[in-house]
Order: sequence, then C-alpha cells, then structure tokens
Amino acid sequence: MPGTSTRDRIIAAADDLFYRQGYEHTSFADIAEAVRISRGNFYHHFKSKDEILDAVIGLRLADTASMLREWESRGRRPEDRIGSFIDILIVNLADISRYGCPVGTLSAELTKLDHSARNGANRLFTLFRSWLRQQFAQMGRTENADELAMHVLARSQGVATLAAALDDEAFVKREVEQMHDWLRSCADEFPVRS
Amino acid sequence: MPGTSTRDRIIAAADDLFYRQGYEHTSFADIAEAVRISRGNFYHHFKSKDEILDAVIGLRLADTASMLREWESRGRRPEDRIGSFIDILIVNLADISRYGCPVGTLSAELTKLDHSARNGANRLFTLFRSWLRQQFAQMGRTENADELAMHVLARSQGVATLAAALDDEAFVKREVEQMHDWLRSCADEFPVRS
DNA sequence: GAGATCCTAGGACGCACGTCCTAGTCCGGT
DNA sequence: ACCGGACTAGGACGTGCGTCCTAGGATCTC
Repeated sequence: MPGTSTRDRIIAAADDLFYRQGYEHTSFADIAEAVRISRGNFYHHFKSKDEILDAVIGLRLADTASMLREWESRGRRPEDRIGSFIDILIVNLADISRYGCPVGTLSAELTKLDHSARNGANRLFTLFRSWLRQQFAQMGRTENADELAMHVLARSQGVATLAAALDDEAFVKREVEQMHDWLRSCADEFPVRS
Repeated sequence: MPGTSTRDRIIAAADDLFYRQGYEHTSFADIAEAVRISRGNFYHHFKSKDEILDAVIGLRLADTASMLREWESRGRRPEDRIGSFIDILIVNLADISRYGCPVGTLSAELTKLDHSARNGANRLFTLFRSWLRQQFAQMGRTENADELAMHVLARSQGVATLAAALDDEAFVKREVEQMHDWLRSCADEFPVRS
C-alpha cells in the first residue's frame, strides 16, 4: 500500500489480524511483522494496544457506514437494499466460513474479556440495526421496523456462526435464499404504492 | 462440592471460567483460585492446558447428551422436544445475555486460535444437529430434516449472539415466540397420523 | 508399622507479552 | 549551515503465563 501513512497501515494490518486471530491472540510482534516495522515504534503512533483497537473499531465503523451509503445509492427499493445486506453472507462467504462475522466475533470476544471497547464494537451492530430499521420503515413497516431489523441481524449472525463452525457452503446459500423469500413476503404484506 | 474428586472440581471450574472469560483469557491461576488448589498441582491431574480443555469439552458433550435424553423422556411429541431446545434461550437467558452461547462462543474462539480442539468443540454443534434432525424426521420431515435442524440451530445462535451484544431480553422472548410459531407451522404442514 | 503410591504445595524455569527508553535518521524551515 | 520536530530501530524492563521439579504429607496394603 504505497502512499498510505504508517499509522493507517498499522490500523489496516491490525484490523485484518484481529479478525483472523482475535484481538487478544494478536501480539504487537504479529502486527509489526505484517507492517514491517519495529516493535517499539508503535508507541509513537499509539499509546497502547487498546488505542489500536479503538482505531480499528473506528475504521470498521467508517467502512461500514460507507458500505451502507453505497447500498443506498445502488438499491432503488428498500427491499433491494436489505437484500444487499443479506448478500454479504455470499460475497464474503470464504472469509466468513473461516473466521466468522467480523462484527459478531469481535463483540463476543470483547464481552468475554470485559473490555472497555466492548461498547464501541457493539456500535457496529447498532449501526446495521438502525440502517435496517430505516429500510423497513421505508417499506411501510414503520410499527415494527426495529423488530424486523433485529430479526434480519440475528439470522445473519446465526448463519455466520454456523458457517464458521461447520464450513458448509450449501447451508449458507440455502439460508440466504430463505431470507430473501422471507424478505419478499415481508414486502408483499405491506406493499408501498407510489 | 463435597464428595467430588479434585479432578472433577478442576474440570467444573475450568468449564465455568472458559465460558465466562474465554479459554485463552483464563489462566491456571484463575482455575487454581476457584478450586482452592496450588498451581503446580494441576500437572498431576492434567499434562497441559489443552488437556483440561479436552476434558471440559468431554464434560459438555456428556451434559448435553444427558440433557437431550431428558427432553426425549419428557416431550411426547417431537415438536415438543424441539420446543425444549428453543426454550434454552429462555431458561438460560441471564447467562446468555452476559456470556453468549457456550457452544458458539467456544467454537468461535477455538477457530480463531486455530486450536486442535476445534473439532471437539464443533462436535457439540453436530450433537445438537443430529438430535434435531432426528426429531424433525420423527415429525415426518424426513427429506429435509437436516436442513430444518440447521435452520433451528442457526436462529438460536443468532439470537444468542445478539442477546449477548445488545442485552435485550424482549428481543429474545420475541424471537423465541416466532421460532415456536414457525415450528408449529412446520408440524402442521406434514402432520403425523397414528 | 514399614513401604509404596497417590496427592499436594510451592517455587523455579524459560518465554512471550505490553510497555517504555534512548539514540539515531530524515527532512522542512530559516 | 543549522536547528527542531517527526519518525524509526532496537533493546531493556517487569509481569504473567504454561510448564516442570522436588520434597513433604496423606492413604493404603501387607
């Protein structure tokens, strides 16, 4: 990655390693090797490992927000945009089968560590949640938009967890199809006319 | 716990701590304190930390198997037994809201650690899976019993993950109700006549 | 009651980790 | 030419970890 600052390269490498190995199991030596930088050099950019975690969470929040914005610009109907969310399971199938969902696994780990950044990680969930809620509201399901949003989130999480544990691609594709079916029936129930 | 051997007390304490803190984040000192035993004493009962993990997984497998057997003896219809599975989310709501699902979180952690006991942990999943498959088959859904089993597993996992992240009891209860509804419609679709 | 076997306590060991320190290098401004 | 700040390398430090060792105490057998 030429042109990017050392700080950004540290964050990007930490993001990747935290996802693949977990936060606690990733050492400074791991990140240093990935960035090709000396270990002691970190503390010019970050005061502690926690601070790197905060930066990684910030990066993921920003990436997620821009992804949601892109879905909004692409999908014309709200159900299409929700469909884009469901399809992450397919787009990222290889990674999810290996390492699970980056949001869910980080949240679970920080919860067990009783880490102070736990709330930050959960903001990733609430970011998806409020965005999905918004889409369901635009579909006309204003009264239970949040419940539907949580339902979609939960099913995606479950599929990701089992995909990582059992490595069954057919299962993922089947569940994604069912979620699309469910979404369609959801839209037909309260059709929005223009 | 009077009457139980030191070895069993170590396993029980490790089981509890691995669940609440995670495997890697739990040290021998933690377990030793819980069991009130000296640290060096472990190696008379277990050769390594991995060996304790194996024993914990064995304990969980045995506990799960006996739980499934009890559900079989209690629930007369297969859909009632599957209902018992769904209801763990309610029975263990407090723990799940704090620490997530013991099966899913352990599996996720060991996957990230690339630990050799990963397969053992996943056997917990397959134990539930084959049991659920059996129940669906007894409901008459022989052709897609496994798919239905995986579906129930996935939804439970998703609910547990979000429950731990967002700590929303109403959400859990709502989702459990929906799963019961789904299960009922599942049974009505292919009623079994005697 | 002597001896063997199990169990336990406590500490030593080597290692890896997060953190911190210091000296050196690069580079823009004057 | 000089200076000051940003950046980097490399290693020291203390801590906590999993592991291992040894010696003493408990329990059982004959």
